[in-house]
Amino acid sequence: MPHVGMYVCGPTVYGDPHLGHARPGITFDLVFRYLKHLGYKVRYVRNITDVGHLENDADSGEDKIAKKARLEQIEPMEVAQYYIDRYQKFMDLLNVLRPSIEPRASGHIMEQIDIVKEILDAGYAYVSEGSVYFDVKKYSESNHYGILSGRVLEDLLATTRQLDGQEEKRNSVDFALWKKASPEHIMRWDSPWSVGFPGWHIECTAMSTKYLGEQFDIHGGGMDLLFPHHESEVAQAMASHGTQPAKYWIHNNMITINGQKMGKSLGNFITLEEFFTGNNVNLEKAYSPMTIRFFILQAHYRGTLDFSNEALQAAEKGLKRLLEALKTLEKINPSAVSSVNTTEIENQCYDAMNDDFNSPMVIAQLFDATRIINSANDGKETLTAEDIICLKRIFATFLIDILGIEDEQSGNQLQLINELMQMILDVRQIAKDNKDYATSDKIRNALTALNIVVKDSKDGATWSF
RNA sequence: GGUCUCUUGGCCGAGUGGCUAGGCACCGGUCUGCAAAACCGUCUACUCCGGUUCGAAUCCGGAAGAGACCUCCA
Repeated sequence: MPHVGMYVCGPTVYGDPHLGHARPGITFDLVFRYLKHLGYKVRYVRNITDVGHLENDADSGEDKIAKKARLEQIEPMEVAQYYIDRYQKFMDLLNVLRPSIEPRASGHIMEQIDIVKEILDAGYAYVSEGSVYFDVKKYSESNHYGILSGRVLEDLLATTRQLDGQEEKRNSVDFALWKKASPEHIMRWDSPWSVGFPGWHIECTAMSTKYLGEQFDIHGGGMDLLFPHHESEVAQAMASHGTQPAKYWIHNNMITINGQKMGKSLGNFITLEEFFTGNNVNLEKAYSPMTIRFFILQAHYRGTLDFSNEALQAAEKGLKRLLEALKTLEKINPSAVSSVNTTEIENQCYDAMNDDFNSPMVIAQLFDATRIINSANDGKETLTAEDIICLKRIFATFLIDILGIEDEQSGNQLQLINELMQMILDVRQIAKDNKDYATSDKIRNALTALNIVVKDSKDGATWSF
């Protein structure tokens, strides 16, 4: 069985996961699921950054997690663990499969120090005041720093901002491989150069190399990580072992709100918990995890995706329609002749996935299948037994397995609710039989207030919510 | 300021030279005591100006607008 190694930059665990985190989570879950479906054995590594990110100048280079910890008077690892748990909880709710390995940066300090040593030995880094910096200018003499993001060194040197602490560096573009800890910095480790902490970019080089080797198949992450993070990973890999780290880079685009990137720094993000509870001024209502998942998959991962209540509600209704069709399919009796071409739909689904994981195209095919199913249920199309098997296979494979959609109404409570509802509807039917519409309407209105929809038909009433 | 990207119908969003996705909303129909829901159908767009071509949303040039990165960020 062919193997695939995939490394994706995971979250920095100093805040609650927001909609922005859902996108790479779901995007690379789609890749993971599809590659597995095709028969690849995938080792999917998604790191957790629990050390090393520097704050901006206002925080004097203090580690984000350490800062939060001092404010809250608890251990930094306690903060990290709290947000790791939160992250995993919400990814689970979004039906994002757990990666094969979820390494933490704090657990790989030795590996990071080793790579820094290698880069120093190769002559592409220098020690300054107990910190180690990557020498971008030296590296650029024999390599292209900017190969991934399309940058040119001269431009970078001309445009990089001047920040505090730059005087330790030979050039403003040089980035830290190891940082000496200031006295108040409580996350610290011993190293040959100082008691300190690793730079941001080195953790991914260390952990991807450890678990996937010097070169692996796919490296993923958000588009905002392209520069400088991934560019620097390339440089670190080239400087330490002379190879490009990844054969393919996949970057998911951003989610925007009012046309602007939804992000921590802009303060315009909505957390996943807020989506699920509806507890945010920008939300008209709560949205379920599957609505969020479907909303994200309805756009191609490379494009920006604009958040709005209208778009979320459109996704919610559309998804409901697909799931209803799946139930309708169970009720359809096969015909001798077929009036539709279901294998064509199946082929189109594979074509779409093979064309750079084009999930919106897959979804469009599923809606075509839905129209066929509903028409067949209406007697306007005919399906053979083979057609029905094929349609079931399409939904099971693409909607459930690959897009990772699950029917949220299939909980334990549902059985009880069903029985209660049946009783209520029986009572209402009696009232209707007696032409007591005041009573039947009272029941229906009360249910409507609970967001339960009653559907009257010739064969009696059904309900849904 | 530098580098890059984008601009599709009321909204969201595929599509990269001809065969004019899809969803939501609207509207029409079926169903119904009424209504809602559900289902079916309809609605034919590609920022603007030039150019290439038999033919352009799609390629080339220009303009306008928006965004991303250059600093932590998914």
